[in-house]
Amino acid sequence: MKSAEEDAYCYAPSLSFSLPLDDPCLSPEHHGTQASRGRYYPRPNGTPALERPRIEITSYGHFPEEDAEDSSGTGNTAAKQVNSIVTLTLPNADGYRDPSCLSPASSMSSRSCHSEASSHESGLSCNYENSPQNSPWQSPCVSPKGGSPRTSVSDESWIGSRPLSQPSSPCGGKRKYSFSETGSGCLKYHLYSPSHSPGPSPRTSPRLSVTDDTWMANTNQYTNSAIVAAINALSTDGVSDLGEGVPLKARKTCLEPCLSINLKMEPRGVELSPAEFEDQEEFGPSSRLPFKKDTYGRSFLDVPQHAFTWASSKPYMSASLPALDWQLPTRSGLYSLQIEVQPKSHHRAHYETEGSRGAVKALAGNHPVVQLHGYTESDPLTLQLFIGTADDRLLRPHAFYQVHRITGKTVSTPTHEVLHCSTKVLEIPLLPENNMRAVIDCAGILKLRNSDIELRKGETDIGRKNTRVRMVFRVHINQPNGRTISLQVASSPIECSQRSAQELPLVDKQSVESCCASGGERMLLTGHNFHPDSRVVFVEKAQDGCQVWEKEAKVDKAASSSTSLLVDIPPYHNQKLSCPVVVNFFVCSGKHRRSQCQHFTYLPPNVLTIKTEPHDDYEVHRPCSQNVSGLTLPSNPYYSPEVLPPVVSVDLRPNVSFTACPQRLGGKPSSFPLSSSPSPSAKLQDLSPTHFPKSLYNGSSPHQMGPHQSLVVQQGPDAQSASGCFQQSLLYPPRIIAGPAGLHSTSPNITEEHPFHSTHHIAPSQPTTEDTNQCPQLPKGTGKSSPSSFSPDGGKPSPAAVSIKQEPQELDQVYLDDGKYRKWIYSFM
DNA sequence: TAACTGGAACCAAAC
DNA sequence: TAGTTTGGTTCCAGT
Repeated sequence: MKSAEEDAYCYAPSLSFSLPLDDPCLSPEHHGTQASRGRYYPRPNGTPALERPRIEITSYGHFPEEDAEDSSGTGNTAAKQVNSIVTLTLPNADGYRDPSCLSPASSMSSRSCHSEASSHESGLSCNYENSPQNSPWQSPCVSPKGGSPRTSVSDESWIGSRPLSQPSSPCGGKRKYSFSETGSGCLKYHLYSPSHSPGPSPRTSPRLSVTDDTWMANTNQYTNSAIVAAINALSTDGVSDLGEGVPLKARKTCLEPCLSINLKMEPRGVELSPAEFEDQEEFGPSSRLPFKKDTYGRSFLDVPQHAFTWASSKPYMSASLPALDWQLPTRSGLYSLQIEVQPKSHHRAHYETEGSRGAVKALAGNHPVVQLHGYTESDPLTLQLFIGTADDRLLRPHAFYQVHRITGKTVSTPTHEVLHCSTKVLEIPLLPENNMRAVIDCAGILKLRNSDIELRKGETDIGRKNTRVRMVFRVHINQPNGRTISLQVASSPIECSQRSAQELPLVDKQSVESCCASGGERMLLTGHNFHPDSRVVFVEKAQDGCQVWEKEAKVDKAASSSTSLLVDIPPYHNQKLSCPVVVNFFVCSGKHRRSQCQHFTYLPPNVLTIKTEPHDDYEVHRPCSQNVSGLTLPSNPYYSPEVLPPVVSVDLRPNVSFTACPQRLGGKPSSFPLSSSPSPSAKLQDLSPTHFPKSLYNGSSPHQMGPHQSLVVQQGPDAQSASGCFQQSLLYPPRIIAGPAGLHSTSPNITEEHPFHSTHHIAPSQPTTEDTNQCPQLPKGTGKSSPSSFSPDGGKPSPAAVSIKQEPQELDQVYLDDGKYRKWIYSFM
């Protein structure tokens, strides 16, 4: 017998909503979690809830295939079996923030417009069902059937439509900007703004800014976000139980309507008008044109020279996908998305005024390879690729870089290029005959001019020195029950600047991640741009960012080269450590050329640490998508924070279950029952030893953790004020309070596969005495355990208390200081 | 010929 | 404020 919760997952809700629109400019403090403050969730502070827009979610027990275009929501729903109707009260209008009210200190202030767009897009992309008819944006902000405004916008015109300057190349550059171009690059996109003209305005960028005039549209977007989150609660195989929380994406960060634009249409391609498209659908699959009608944007065209036809992919539509700045897990259940071959650490991006600089390559001269493991179906899937950030913040689309589709004889991989909000997304087939493996020889990187992006309304990121990116891969796996599992993996960072790539030393690997405080071990650094006079400097910073310790490591020049440095690890200044301390080190070549900071952990005697920090920040920025000390997350990539139980129980034995925590912003801790039981669907099935990072177990079996250790993460006591998971983490650093039976953390983030991502930004609100006195300089993340650190008795940790150490740090400092990473160390005391 | 690649000139911002 | 440094952008030339 299915539980009510399970039932909820299987329902495809249709939504209708209304909004009071009397207060377009909203106070920032309401931004965020209030999305979850529906009628079911009174404000924690007791503030009486005002009249709020409501979402009525009608769940149906089946998924009508082809009534997607019933955007009015009034179509044939009457004929459907209505299982339940839930009314969700949206946050009051003041829960929404007009861009004019943006606060630089807000969680989104540092986000790029891309991010905003993508966040916004989440409001348009979270119908998590196969059936597009359930798309939330069918409602108010979406044109009725057949009336979806589609505008032809070329790739170039999109670029050109960016708000400001056009290329001023004396010779006009190699690319021309034509706002009206609709030639072969003719694009179609959906405008969700009801006020938008379907025709492309010369200055109408897909990255539209919100003004008072456009607030209505944004209100709808916001509503979409809320709806989306609600749908997530119903449609993912996550924990979404309306009884536990209203799944609302409580953060509105997009300033413009989300657009899904298909780019780079092939010459032979066929475009359908929305009506035509629907007509096609009405004739059923057999009538479908050989493009992936039901995929991203629903009107992609296949690359002609390849046998693969996009129509063969399992259907999903862009509108049903999570926003690009959503943090998704790398694995879920049996599925695991992995980068088999990482891209090179350097790839010079090309400007629009330049010709392509080719595809991103791997170190050996080949190309990156991505593979989906655990997928045994015969249906092809679509791998999505976009360019993401590589800094210390949440992984999100990079504002200054876009993926560039490479075509030509040398490219073996067929691709689609689509525009998801303002972010180009490359779609690559994952074919069972290729073992769900894709060679990424089709993706270059385009650099957008800083001035163009920075001057864009709402943009807060700066481009200068913001030249590192990651390739972000996503795959969406439809389940037989109608759910979709989405996985994401990000590559190692790629330096895209010519100058930096040529000049700055870069550390690719370090042979040793930690050692005892006395130092003395030798560490081999491999990378690039090392010089004979390169120095390796270990530094430690205090909580206020002030450097409190610096020690230059001795470099064995005889054993070093331009790509490697052999150094003696200097002793830590305090030989009486009681807990691991993570410091930074960097390679310094010359006066100003420093590498990114790397992390190194000094260990006290007899302290067992668990890896919490990957080598490079790219893993750090696999937000909520990676391993948490080797623990995999449940197959709930679309958890909405509000509906996720804060309690995660992790049994470190293989094949144990475990529930996830919110991965999205906007979590509402108060709505989390502290001891809610995990959803059956949230069970983690695979925790086999191979899924534990070697640094955690150092090749040993996870059983070394003990036969039955568990990790329980509990919600912080009063994190309501935080605007989401992310901000919650700022307020409530995780604390693991564990006994022999397991680990216990007060942070919900630990429940994520990659919890440290957000915890990196934590400011300690509840420092323990130990934290403050014993370890004022809490570990900064890396914390890759050395073998010796794991267990003094042969790998079996003593059943002692486990604590997570964390360094208090100002958020903005975290943002501003390169090389800052999350600061978690699990130590077995 | 087009795509790709490496280098460098030029310029502006930052220092 | 002027000089220097640094980094972004554009252009050129070779493969």
